[in-house]
Amino acid sequence: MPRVSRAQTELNRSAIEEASARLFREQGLHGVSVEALMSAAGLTHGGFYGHFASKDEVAAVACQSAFGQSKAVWARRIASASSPAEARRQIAANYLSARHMSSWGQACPLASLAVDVAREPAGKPVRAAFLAGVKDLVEMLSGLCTGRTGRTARAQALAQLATMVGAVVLARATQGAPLSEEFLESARAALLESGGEAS
Amino acid sequence: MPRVSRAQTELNRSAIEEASARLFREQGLHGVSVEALMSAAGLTHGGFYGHFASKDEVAAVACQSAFGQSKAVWARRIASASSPAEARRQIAANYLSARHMSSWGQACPLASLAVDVAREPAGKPVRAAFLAGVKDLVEMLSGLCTGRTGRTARAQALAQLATMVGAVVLARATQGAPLSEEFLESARAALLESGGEAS
DNA sequence: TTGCATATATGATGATTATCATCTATTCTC
DNA sequence: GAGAATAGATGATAATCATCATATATGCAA
Repeated sequence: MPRVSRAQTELNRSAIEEASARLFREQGLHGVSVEALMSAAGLTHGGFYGHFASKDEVAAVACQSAFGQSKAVWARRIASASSPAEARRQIAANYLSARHMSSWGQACPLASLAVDVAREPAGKPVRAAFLAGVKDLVEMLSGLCTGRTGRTARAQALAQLATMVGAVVLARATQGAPLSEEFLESARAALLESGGEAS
Repeated sequence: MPRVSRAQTELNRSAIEEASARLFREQGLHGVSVEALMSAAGLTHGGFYGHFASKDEVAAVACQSAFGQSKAVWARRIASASSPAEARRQIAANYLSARHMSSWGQACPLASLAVDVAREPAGKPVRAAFLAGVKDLVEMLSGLCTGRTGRTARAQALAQLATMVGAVVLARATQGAPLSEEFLESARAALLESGGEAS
């Protein structure tokens, strides 16, 4: 079987990257084996180390890739919205939707990976990738905030992000119970109704 | 060595329970081995199955125990506060403190275990334990909320909980960067200043 | 077309894991 | 105090894991 064309090699690497970005979000950084990553990419486990130096490295790449997807989604919403305030509302509404909550593999890495990343020791490459991703999303959201209630736009964005992430995390942990949808609904109420400037 | 007095057996079980409640929060449900639990409790791995039927079962017990600790802390704050609003402020201020954020093992299980629990399949006992714990904390917090901004007290409590959990989770994931403290600070601003009724 | 470089597959390694069986010494019960 | 029940230690099991060494067959350069 082996030796594949240059183009195919590149495709294979992308497939590993995409599978990792999905599986790590779904099952956690320690819930997926190298074997599982490769098999999800349609390959056998041995070739892995031709593409990445370690599991830690692919975790960082996958994290970056996941943030890239989220940033693209946000950018599309911002571009198509009629105003910054409207874009902010649409981002929040989507984030707090049942669909986003239950779609782990494509969802925001903040809600899927933050706790896993937080448990990783300081030097691990995935931490740097995660930090860069958070910063980008914070920047994007800050640009949409007005800071009406006496807070800065950035502080408002950070608090809104916290509310969104917390609501999704709690809704997922209680999925199956009515409480799950209540978390999403209450966060929507806090962020979308009543002016939208709250937290 | 073996055979230990009844009283000591009970102490041993408690020690396993306490070690589990701490270690699962620190390292995640899949980050701790039975061997590690037992050794943290000062025992060897073999005796484990005399106390618990499975690792899943001890996870549920540990979860319950962790929520018990948190409920006790909240109850103490409520009892000593001068008013419900003041109790709510104190709970939020403590939750969003750097100390609580960086103390995994004693901290609120919502911020430590929610994502791990959410990834567990529906039938696992730890999910039921977690759900019961969330409900209790939601009840406690709802009783302190006023629902001023047109929302119900319960909705206000749910949104506040989401903000607190999200802020701690994000602060932990970015620990070491200035952004970490910014998350806590912004959430404090949203929940404590500006009237406190926000989200 | 020839031959080499190399991407992937196969397989091995040693570590770690959850769980269980058995052994033993001591504590309870009578 | 004697015997039985049992808590916990020792050790085994089979599974899973990350990582690496080697084999192989094919793409690519000449």
